[in-house]
This record gives sequence, C-alpha cells and structure tokens, in this order.
Amino acid sequence: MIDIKKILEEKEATKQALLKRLSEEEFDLDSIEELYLRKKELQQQFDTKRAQQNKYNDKMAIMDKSSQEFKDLINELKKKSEEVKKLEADLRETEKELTSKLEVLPNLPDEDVPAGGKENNEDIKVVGEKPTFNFEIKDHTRLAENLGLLDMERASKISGSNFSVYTGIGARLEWALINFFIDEHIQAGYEMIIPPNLVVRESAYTAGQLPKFEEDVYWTKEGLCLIPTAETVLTNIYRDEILDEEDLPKKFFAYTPCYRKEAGSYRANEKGLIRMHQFNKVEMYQFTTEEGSEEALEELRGRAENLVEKLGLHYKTVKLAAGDCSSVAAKTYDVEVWIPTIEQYYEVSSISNVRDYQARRGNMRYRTEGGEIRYLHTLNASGLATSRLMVAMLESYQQQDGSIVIPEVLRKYLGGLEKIEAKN
RNA sequence: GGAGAGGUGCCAGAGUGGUCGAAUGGGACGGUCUUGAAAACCGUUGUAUGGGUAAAACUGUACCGUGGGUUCGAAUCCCACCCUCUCCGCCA
Repeated sequence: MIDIKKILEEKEATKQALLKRLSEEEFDLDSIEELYLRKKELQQQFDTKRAQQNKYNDKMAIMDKSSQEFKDLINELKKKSEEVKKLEADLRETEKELTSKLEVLPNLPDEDVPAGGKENNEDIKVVGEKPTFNFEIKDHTRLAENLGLLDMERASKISGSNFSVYTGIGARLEWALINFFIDEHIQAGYEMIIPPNLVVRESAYTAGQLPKFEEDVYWTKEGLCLIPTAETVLTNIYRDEILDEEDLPKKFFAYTPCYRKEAGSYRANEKGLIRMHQFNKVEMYQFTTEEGSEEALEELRGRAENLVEKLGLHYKTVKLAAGDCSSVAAKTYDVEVWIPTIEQYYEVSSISNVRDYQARRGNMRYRTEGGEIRYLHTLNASGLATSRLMVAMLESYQQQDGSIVIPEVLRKYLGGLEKIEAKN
C-alpha cells in the first residue's frame, strides 16, 4: 500500500513514479485525493457529534435515572443518536472505498529503476559463458527420461498437466540442491523457517497477492490460499507487531513448494520443468529498517548470484524495468540462468526491495532508538528456485554419452556421486 | 468432530450497562536515597487519526479477538465467526 500522505503531498512525483509502470488510464490519484478529503470531512463531523454525545453520556451517568429530566434527555438523544449512526456508516463506507482504491496501486519504483516494460530491463552483470558442445545436445526432458530422473507421464496421470514426479537420482539431485542452499544460508547467519503452505486470506493480502492476483493462486474450499512462494508466509511473521530497531535486520529463509496456476503463461518451448503448477524454492527474507533496505538488497543479490556461481552455471543479472517488477516491489533484480536448448536465460531468483509496501498492508513496524515508530522494510529473494536450476544443470553438464556431471558442491549430498549415468 | 472454559494494555489479571483508555500486581524507563548496587519511596510507561503549536503544552475521536446487532449509552447484553486452553473421540 502506498502512503496516502505521499499521494497528497507529492502528488506529481507520485504520479510520475507510477507512470513508470502503469499507463495514465490505469490509475487516478485525483479521485483518491477527493475520497480522502471526503473521508476527512466526515471524520471531523463524526468526531464532533460523537464528542457531544459523549458529554451527555457523562452527564447521564450521574443523574437520577427516575427523574423526569432524565427521561426527557433520553428522548432528545434518540434523535441525535440516529444522526451519529448515519455519519458513522457514511464514514466507514468512504474509508472502505478509499482503501479499495489505494490497495490496487502497485509500489512506487525506485529512482534508478528504468521505466517501461520488459524490453527496458537492464543487464547489469554476466558471469561465465554459454556452454559449448561438440555434439548434438538433448533437452532436459530427454536427458531426464533416459536417466530415469523424472516421470512426467505419470505425473500428469496423477495430477494433470504441468506437474512433476522426481524419481530416484532425480529426486535426490533436487533435494541436494535444497540441502546445499540450506547449508549456505545457515552459514550466512539466516534463520531457517519451516512454515505452513496454506495461509489465511489476510496473509495473502499482506503479501500483496490480493486483491489483484486472486486468480493466480489456488484456494481451498475452506478459503485458505496455497502459497505461491514462501514470501507469502514469511512476510506475515511480524504482521501487526512492533519490533525494536536493535533487533533488526531479521534474516530468515525457508524451503517450501510453491503453487501457481500459471494460467495462460505457457509458451511452446517451455516444456518439462520450466513452468510448473508446483515447484520447489528456497526463499530468503529480510526485515530491515528504512535505512537498511538498500544494502540488504545488494546483500541478497550477492547471495543469490553466489549460489548460481558455485553451481558453475552461466547466468546474468538483470535489473528489471518498473513494469516488469512484481507489484509490491520498488526494485527487483532477476538472476537468470542460461538454458542451452531454449537458448534463453530463465529466472532462478528474483530479488526485491519491497520497502514499506507490505509493511503498511500488514501493519508491521519498528521502534527506533529515539522512540519513533516506523514501518519496516521487507525484502525477498529466491535462494534459489530449484526446479528450473535442474533444467540448466542437466542441460549444461550433459556429456556426449548422455550422462550428466554433477557440480562439485552437490556431490557430498549424493554420497560422493560425480556423474549420473544411464543404467544400461 | 463432541463437551467445557476462555480471548482485556509489554506481561499477569480485575472489571457483567453509564463517572473505564480501563483497578491491582509485575516488568521497563526516569528520579530520590547510596561510594556503587540492592531495597525502599516518588513518577512515567499503548496505537491510530483529527484539531492546535515554530515546536511543545493542550485537546477531539476510535480501538478491550473479528464482524454485526440491541441501547440515549457497550469491554460489559445478544448473534455469527476466528483463535487458545482442558477433557473425550479420531488420526499422520
């Protein structure tokens, strides 16, 4: 949620910032301002009337209840009470309307975030080189099939399209990635969390999944939301709490499956594990002070990059243009790994500074050493999404004979296995 | 799933229709005392939002799990929901 004060006091600047990611027709700050002013006026009227009413109440409390004067007063106050109720109803209605307009606005992009959509994303770092092969390469689905790492046919029998069954070494390799990440994060001083995978509506709201993205996530018939990312849960850890500045930053990570409908977002060349309804991800998360979030963002980016680097994969880091950022983010980097058969880079980590946007929704604050109360800043970063890394790994480390060399850092999680070879 | 109890401030806990933003105790903070500390004593100690001010002071309103309702007036009564605890049942 954007600060209403910011809209009122820096309307033009706010508008310009929003224009970096939205077109002019997509938002209307004037009507928001108008609603706010109306709300304020109603609030003042209500407060005044209520104050009068309260005065009478105090008086009546000490009056003789059986006196004629008391009875007359009640009759008189009945009318006033109606007025106050009417005002209060109007006020609540206006507040609701205002919130509904505010909550659909995305976060304001940072100053250094380029305007526009995907096409304006900026590559800021390229590490390693595209692997070259002196034989005809196979895509990950073929490789996995030959080596018995995945069973996509049975997956669709069991759960429908775009689900996966990892089998044997495939399952262990996926798990090795997760273990590798866990160890790295623990070493870096992040606290491990195992959260629920289902959350109440309010949690989804705070994380920013609602109201705009209701259709993108799965809901149980009891009204719980299957988390599309661990961020959805981690964001809510301190909902409605006030932390002490000295306890910041808080650094967490969690492994969870992620559930997404991904309706309409499939492309022809995205087969196999590229885009799934359920995939695995380890997510890093930080709660920081206002001043601390920019540095934290760079730290998180460094950590995500480092993981890909340790796996020896070719990747690039991209600073996303405003229109390509998730709606809660003020600034986002994507770490994208090279997929040889598609000949494209695919996101394996998205690293965002959300600033106070989620904190405002979830009323998450901290008390400065001077006693001032401020909104927390929140940051999230995949560290990393494993399913897609698996694709990059299988394809990048494939050998002419169809075997796969396992990256050094993962071998200890696989009993020292160096290579996956066909059984026969 | 069934039965019962309960959700109040940083914590414990009182409050069953008006004088309650809320007793009391604890904690924390400040002060007195002390060489220092402890003890004792005194004081302070919620959030949001509006008015007010140079800034304060001062002041209005809302908030006692959530949402509705009754009433001139609700922490207190009624309804629904959520959550916690205890017992029983079931179960990984």
